[in-house]
Amino acid sequence: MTPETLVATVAVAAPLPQPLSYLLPEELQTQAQIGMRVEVPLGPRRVVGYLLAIAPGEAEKLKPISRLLDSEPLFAPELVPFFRQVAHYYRHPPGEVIRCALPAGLGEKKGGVKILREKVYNASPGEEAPRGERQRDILTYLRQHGPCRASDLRAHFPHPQTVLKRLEELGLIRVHEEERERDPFRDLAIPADHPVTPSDEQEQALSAITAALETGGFSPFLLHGVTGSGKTEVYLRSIACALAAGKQALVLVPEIALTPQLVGRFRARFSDSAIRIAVLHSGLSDGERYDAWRRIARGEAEIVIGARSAVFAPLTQPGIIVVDEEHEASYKQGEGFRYHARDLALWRGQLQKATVLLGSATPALTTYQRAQSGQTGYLPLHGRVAGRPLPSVEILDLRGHANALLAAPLQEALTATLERGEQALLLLNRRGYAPYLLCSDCGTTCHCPNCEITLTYHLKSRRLRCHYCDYDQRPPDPCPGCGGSQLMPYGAGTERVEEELARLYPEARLMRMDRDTTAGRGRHQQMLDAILAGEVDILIGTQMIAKGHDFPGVTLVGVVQADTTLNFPDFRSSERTFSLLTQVAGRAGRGERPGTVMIQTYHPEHEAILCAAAHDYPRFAEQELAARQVLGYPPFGFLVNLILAGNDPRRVEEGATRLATVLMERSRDAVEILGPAPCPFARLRGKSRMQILLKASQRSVLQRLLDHLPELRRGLPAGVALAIDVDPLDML
DNA sequence: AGCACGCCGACT
DNA sequence: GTCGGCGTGCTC
Repeated sequence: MTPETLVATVAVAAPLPQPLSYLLPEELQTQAQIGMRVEVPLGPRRVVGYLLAIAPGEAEKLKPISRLLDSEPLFAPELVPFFRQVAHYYRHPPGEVIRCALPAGLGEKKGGVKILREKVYNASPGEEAPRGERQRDILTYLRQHGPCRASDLRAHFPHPQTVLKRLEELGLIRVHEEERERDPFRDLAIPADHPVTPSDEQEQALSAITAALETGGFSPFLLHGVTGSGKTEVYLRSIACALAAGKQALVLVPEIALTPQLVGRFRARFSDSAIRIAVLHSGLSDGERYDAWRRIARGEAEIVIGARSAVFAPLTQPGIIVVDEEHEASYKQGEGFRYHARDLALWRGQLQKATVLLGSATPALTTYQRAQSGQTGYLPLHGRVAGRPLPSVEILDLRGHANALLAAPLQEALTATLERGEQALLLLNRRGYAPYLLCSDCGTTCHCPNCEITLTYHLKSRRLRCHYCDYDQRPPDPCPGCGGSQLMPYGAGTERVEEELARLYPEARLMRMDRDTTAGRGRHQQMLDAILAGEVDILIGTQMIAKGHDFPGVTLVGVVQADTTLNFPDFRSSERTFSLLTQVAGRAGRGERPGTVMIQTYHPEHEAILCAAAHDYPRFAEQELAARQVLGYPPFGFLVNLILAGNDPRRVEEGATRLATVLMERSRDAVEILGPAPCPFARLRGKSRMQILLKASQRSVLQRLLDHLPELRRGLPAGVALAIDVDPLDML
């Protein structure tokens, strides 16, 4: 008998809707394993593919696999059905799905891993002083601090390269290169572990979770507790329980760079046992991430902590999957393969029979609804630890105040806070100086040529920038509309608030924290450290200051403009506003002293603002869910957004109209088809964009309609691309 | 996504 | 007469 013919199912890294079949040549049969990368012929070229299955079969007309690219699998066979299900649900090519899931940098066949090196500067012995002021400053700094990396010096001195070069020529400093540290947590001292005695509510939550872990099936829980209610302690104890049963743990966090404290607590709790923690984060180099991935795949890590894409981490037996801050929008990938890591965590838990623990102070309404209906276990934590009271919240109606940037009561509160030597935190969810320039003579505003968005004025750089495509120009002078000189900044961003604070409180130490000031490795952590060390009196920042940090010295929180997130053209704007306000309010009074929150708004009657001010999640949820039910929005209905984009607006519109018509015929009223309409950002990065929103009360109905899409896609005009967003979070 | 196959303008 | 424009269609 001839040796059996083996056929391999391969997901190729190309946008094909289905995996392809290849012949598995005899000489590869002993080596080949599911989960390995392979090189396969595809038309006239050779591409990377992922081995999903090997089975005996008819090999007629099949091309053979060229070669194996791995000596051991990158994922276990158990993950294959997960990948396939996910690819089908999101209507994304399986090869692309797996490419997104695997650590970056594998796709191309580049050779070795680049090792980044960085210069390290050290003062030469001696007391000699150079003549230049900048030279003297840097040298003094180096003498005081010892060896410093280039990035460290750049953080303290603007553009130090030329000065450093001169100092080196003078022989006053020595330079050598070191491999660049890529793990921001590696240097962090492991903090002391403080296992607190669980409160009654924590005990109840834990007994429900441990019971589920013992039973061993899929069981989802929502751990609903305000900031400071001790969710992390529940995570830690639940994980310990899963590990004790010989299983592993997967922990998802919204943004790993913002959570060193959480990682620290995990290290503190598990460092003295034989538990190995792997952290998957964007700060790792391709090589390091690949190594971490392989370690996990080999079963050499018990706990994996990572952001969105870590939901695909190749753990073989996850007993518990924790999704911290499960409501965070960053769990949803906004481009390309638009998956939601929290939803995938639930699926993965289902497939691998794990307990899934979703934690939040302000759960997504979809999650909360599932908990209310009993599909998900509900574990509330009401109180803050140590009985600290929630801050009192005051709503300031901006319509009655002359200074709309900082109304009088907020100014008074800031003064009082500064006098007491305490810290204040101001939130404004808009960076830059002013969101637009407007000519007061002719009404001209400055728009991005690619996106039809007003350009934001940045004071520091004196540039106009588009926050969507990074287009950048000098402010026009004179006004392009009338040739006059009246183009003035309107509206307020964080830079303007900073300027106003400097004017009002010249003695106060200010810090601004937004994407513009935290760019660069380690800047973020340095700023947090400065705040914790009490080196800052007033912190002004965008939403990044609202997330996850514990600032014990902050007793006053001010929201400069609660309306910025409220006016988004999106059914979730209310939910997002409530979440953000609740989160930022939670920053006040986390230390010994009680906190105060002031919310400035033009909508003082808005339910999201009132409920956030009253710390009343259930009331907000009840109102908002009722409104969603009327309109058939999630969780009472399901959405798919179809986005058509192309250079030619007429073709995009024509394609959208035709597509909507055909969808209407195919759906026969089971699916509501809204649009086509221009996307809220009708032009983005030079592309014209239209959307068609599909709405149905059943997921299955929508999915059946989506089955027609490959065929309908072929009918689109040339130059029009169709992107599919299943369960969209926003519709921009 | 690539890459070839396929039918129409300005060049040695 | 060809070289090449990028529209459209397929890749086991």
